[in-house]
Amino acid sequence: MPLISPEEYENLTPVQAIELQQQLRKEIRIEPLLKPIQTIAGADISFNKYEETVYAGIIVLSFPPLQEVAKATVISKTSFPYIPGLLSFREIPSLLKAWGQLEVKPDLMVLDGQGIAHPRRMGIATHFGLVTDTPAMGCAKSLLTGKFEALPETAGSASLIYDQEEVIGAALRTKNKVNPVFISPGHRITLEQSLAIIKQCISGYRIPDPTRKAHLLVNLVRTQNMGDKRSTQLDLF
DNA sequence: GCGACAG
DNA sequence: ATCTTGTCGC
Repeated sequence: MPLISPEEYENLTPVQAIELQQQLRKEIRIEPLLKPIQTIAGADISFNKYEETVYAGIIVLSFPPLQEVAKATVISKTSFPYIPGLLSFREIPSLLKAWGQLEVKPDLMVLDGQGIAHPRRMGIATHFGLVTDTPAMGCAKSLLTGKFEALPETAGSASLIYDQEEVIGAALRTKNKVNPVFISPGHRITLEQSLAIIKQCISGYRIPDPTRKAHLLVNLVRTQNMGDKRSTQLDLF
């Protein structure tokens, strides 16, 4: 609904960003997926510390096979700093550019961060799902807000994340004796469906395939780009 | 006032 | 998030 151009996100102040989150919050729809998904995508950002250049990427996989079917990467700039609770304002602009270049739009997006497991229920997955009107869920490596009961050490076990009395997500052990990942629905999907689907995306690593492949993709683009710059600079001498 | 705090 | 080598454990 909020048709804001990628550039406009950059100029928001933290206070304005929070106001936008409170406005967007009214549009969140945590409801069942309408149909079984055939494709699932991972999205991530990579960057060098202290630099404004960000490398964003989205990779679409077939589901359940998890074979790559499409991908898009973009190199852009960000001036919005990382502020806990406002991550989406830093990462969404570049992700939207990659989204626009995607030849195949996925049935479900998996973002590296929270969905509704957020102080204002507006994690990056929820925000992205809303602005693209696409089912989206969050898969984070650490918790932003909420509490959960300790869960068994065995892979597959999960424990609900609560904010007071409200269930906002689940901690999921994807591998034996390894820290859990934090799953939460973002938009147009339920927590139960998010969990069921992400469990089918685990292939031996802590991080589920969509997010893991997206992370590898953007890191590759970043390091390759670093190598290019270095060689062109050296060529000047 | 103090602690917590996605990437 | 990124910078980094080896190292402890399944």
